[in-house]
Amino acid sequence: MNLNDYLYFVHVVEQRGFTAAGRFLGVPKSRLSRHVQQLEERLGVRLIQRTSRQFVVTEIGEVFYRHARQAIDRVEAAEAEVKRKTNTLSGRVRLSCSVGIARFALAELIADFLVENPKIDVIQNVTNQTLDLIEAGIDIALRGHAGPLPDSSLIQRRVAQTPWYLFSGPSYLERAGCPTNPDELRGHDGLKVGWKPERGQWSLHGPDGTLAEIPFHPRLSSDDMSTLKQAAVAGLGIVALPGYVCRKDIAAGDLVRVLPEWIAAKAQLSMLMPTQRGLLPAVRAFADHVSRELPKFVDL
Amino acid sequence: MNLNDYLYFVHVVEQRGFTAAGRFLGVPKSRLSRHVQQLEERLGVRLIQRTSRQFVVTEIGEVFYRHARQAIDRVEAAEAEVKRKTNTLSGRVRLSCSVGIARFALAELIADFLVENPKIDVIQNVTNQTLDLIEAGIDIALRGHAGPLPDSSLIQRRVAQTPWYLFSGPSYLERAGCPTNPDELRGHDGLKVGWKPERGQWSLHGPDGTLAEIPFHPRLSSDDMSTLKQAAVAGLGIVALPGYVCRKDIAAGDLVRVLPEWIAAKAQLSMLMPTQRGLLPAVRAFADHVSRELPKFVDL
DNA sequence: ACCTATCGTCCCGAAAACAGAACGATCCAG
DNA sequence: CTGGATCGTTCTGTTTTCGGGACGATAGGT
Repeated sequence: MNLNDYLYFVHVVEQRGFTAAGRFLGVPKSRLSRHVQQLEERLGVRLIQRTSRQFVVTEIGEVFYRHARQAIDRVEAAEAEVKRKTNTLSGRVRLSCSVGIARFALAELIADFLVENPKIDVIQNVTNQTLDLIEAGIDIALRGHAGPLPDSSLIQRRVAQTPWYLFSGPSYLERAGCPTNPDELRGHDGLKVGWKPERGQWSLHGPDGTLAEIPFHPRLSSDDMSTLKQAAVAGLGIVALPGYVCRKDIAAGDLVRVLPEWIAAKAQLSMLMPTQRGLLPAVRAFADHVSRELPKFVDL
Repeated sequence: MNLNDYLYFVHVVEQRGFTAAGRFLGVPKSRLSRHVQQLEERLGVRLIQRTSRQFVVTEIGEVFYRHARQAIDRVEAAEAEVKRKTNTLSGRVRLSCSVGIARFALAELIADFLVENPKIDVIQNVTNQTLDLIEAGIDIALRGHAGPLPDSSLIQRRVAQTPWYLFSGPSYLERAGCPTNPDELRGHDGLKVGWKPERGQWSLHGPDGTLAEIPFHPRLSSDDMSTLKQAAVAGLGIVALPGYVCRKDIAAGDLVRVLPEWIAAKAQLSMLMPTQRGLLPAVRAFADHVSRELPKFVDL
């Protein structure tokens, strides 16, 4: 079954001739002739009674034409629908990210995007687990990570550097003393990211490339950065967190940096997408928006 | 625009995979892969999110699928409609013939055919003019002729020999005398086929191949054989007519043959059809019926 | 009656689509 | 953890389709 026969037949009938249809479609008439011939041969029936000077659609040809025209109508509707959806900046963007990114980096940014693009809706899935983008139908995922990402079949775009720093509430430092070098961190109370029951350790990168590893006792372990931050504000100890998480608290004076010359981790934020080819404009617009705007929100 | 992409895409979606669709359609999966790829490329959008282990139709892919499925439905409806019409002995047969043939050769034959084929309708166009079969949408034309037919683009099938004979009403022969050889025809009153104002002439073929040409004065010229025959029955003269036209009158004794050994013209009846390939079964059935039955009606 | 314009079809070297195997990725069983 | 099974894609030689011109037929103008 060759469906192109339908397209050509319909236009040959409508233009009342092979030459006219060829001009209309921009294809050589020999192609039209061949396709109509093999359509007739396959159906075993004459659809157009034609000589070089006559052109009459047979009775059964008329019947077939009406069906074929409807089929072509549907095809054209399908094309138009896709074109409409891909040309206009509208549709849904499905987004996945962690709790911390959602709360401290993305929230305002998403609001801006929605204002700028009134016809685009955003569906956000917030989870700290890494999930299968394709299976879950996710258009864009934002993930923080220290090393390189393993996932190979996805498009990766690095969005921003998100270094981790040591933070503490002012009250804690007043009580326990403010360290001025890594060694003085020993014995301090710590708050640890991650729920696994392992001992804590700070790996600090110094200004001149030195690395200092300081073990600490975790008073609180949680994979919710917000909870850890709140504990730090309450003066319960020292915590290593991405800078952007604590930006507002630093500005408000609720937190202060401990050992400001030292970096607790060199991490980054990456954007993951299933494919880059055939990406809907809405998704592309959101990705561009994130790439452009997000770095502004992750500086301390 | 390649419509085959639609067919393949629809089945890939419905079978949830290229391999399954390939099995279903009986085509190699490489073909399906290529077609879906170029469909996506042409539309500029990803329709199926797929890896070797995953198969998820995108949102826009779903939309496109619904349209595409409807298009394929129409195509399948068109195929089924044609198949139904070509497999069953039904439909319309458009027939063209002369007045004489309609009245003296076909009438009974058409009735038989309609009884035998209850689902076939016959549309008869009776005219003594030769018309354009294709332009008029005629399926079958029956024409009497003496020489070869000129029309080249039509299928010709010789159906029967229809020799012309000389006839006269018994009353005329009693009054004017019955000729026993062509020479004795001279001076007899004649009735002439054709309305052109030309002098009449009988061209008689003898039993041993001799040819005798006898001029006559046409008391009546008409292109309606029925009128001429009636005039002959009324004893107005001698007329040359196809044998089948006078069959019943001979049997009834209303006419008698003049010079029974001599033939007034060697004519034949031919069937003309626009094409033989892609002929509807109904038309083919009628053609066969005519070929089989008509010779029985043209013998004297 | 001839000439020209135009029609659909046919022909043939060029180009595209094809089939089938190989491939890399992935999942599952043991 | 490993070997086999299965998925979609890619590669390569072969088959099919294509494009443009030639061709025969025909209608209308001259």
